[in-house]
Amino acid sequence: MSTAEETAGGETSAWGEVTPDAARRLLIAAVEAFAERGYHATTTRDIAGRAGMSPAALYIHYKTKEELLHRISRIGHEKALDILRTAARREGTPAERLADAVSSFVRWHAGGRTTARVVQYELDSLGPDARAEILALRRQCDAEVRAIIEDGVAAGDFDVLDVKGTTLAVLSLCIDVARWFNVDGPWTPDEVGALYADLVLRMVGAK
Amino acid sequence: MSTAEETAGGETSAWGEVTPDAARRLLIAAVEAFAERGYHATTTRDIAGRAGMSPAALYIHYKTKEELLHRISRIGHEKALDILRTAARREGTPAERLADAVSSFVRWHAGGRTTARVVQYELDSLGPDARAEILALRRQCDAEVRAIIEDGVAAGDFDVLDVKGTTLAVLSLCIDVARWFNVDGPWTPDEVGALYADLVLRMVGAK
DNA sequence: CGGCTCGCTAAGCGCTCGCTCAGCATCGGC
DNA sequence: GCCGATGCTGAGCGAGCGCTTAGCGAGCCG
Repeated sequence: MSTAEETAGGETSAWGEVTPDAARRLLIAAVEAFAERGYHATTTRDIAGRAGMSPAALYIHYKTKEELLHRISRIGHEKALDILRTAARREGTPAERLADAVSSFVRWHAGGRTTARVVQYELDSLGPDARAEILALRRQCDAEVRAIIEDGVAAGDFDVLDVKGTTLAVLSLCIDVARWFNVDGPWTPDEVGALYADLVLRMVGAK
Repeated sequence: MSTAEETAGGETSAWGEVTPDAARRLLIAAVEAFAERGYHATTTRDIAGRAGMSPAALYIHYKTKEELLHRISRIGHEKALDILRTAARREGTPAERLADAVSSFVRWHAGGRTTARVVQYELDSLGPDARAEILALRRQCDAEVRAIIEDGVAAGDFDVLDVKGTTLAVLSLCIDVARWFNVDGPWTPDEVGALYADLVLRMVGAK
């Protein structure tokens, strides 16, 4: 748990579904290592060492190093999709729902930067089958955001030239937070979330 | 040259400063390989093979594999800085200069996606000294964009809540193009450049 | 034409990688 | 109190890594 604090920010519970305990410790260690050095630069000895185990212990819970990345990526994308879906389907005007989606999505990328980095930037390290599965989740994320923007356009609340392109730009803006956000920097995740919600409302021409 | 077309898009000449010819071929091969598989997943045998040489030939022109990445990163960042500086210092209103900066910066990231990917996403694979040198170039890129936005605010043309944060978001939006842009996708680099210039003018509340 | 330089190759060194396997400690069921 | 299942370790395998070195052939200079 103590090693998980840095990693998961306020979202340690996100890994609660991973059992048994040793498998969860290995997974959290892998998230930290992948985020710090990248998937290919991380060794199985490093992961096992961070989890306080011998290198061989990893292979009791996971078939390969890639399976670890796959599990991390799927759980992370499901969490991201859940965040967007919750915001998209709540009550409120399209502008309120879009602002909610962006600010909570950004808070997740900033606060859980370690996890988000792995989830968003190590996709190409997966094999073809696993990558295809994850890409399907990404398309669902895209669909949720696009639905809000389309609602806003249909209601006359938004003024958008290219719905598809704008949707992509909004998601792109949020995702890139995981690349540059620094815990020791001048902003809290909440502040970045609020700033970005304002910027996105401007991008869609919210009235 | 034929191998360079895919890589550099319309910017093959960007590597013209690298001599002799064998060193340039190795560097272009490295850009392609790093962009496809990432720095750590690329082997020196792969780079040499793409350049039509034996693995040992690499070490006649470069001391280490990391020196290749360092050279690629420095040349790429200098080119990116040049693009932003040219747009920032031309004649015109702040809105015109910002639109020019964003559209040309985005065109570079989309058209030269292979190069841009390496330049923007493999920074952490450099050692501390090389990374520090590159980060200095990045801060200069940031300063150029911020100067345009500050000009617009001072002139009363822009309406911005947080200049520093908005500058970061604008650059972040442009840089992330290198991650998602697909040459076979629905947009040309010019189209993305135009769309993004419009979105950024909305973000700064251009009148 | 002989000899030197320069760009390159074939071979391989030392190392670390992902992963395996035989064996040991622990513990619940009977 | 014994027994098999479970979770883990220590040792190490084969492969592939970054990089080195000895030597070879082409080209220029005298």
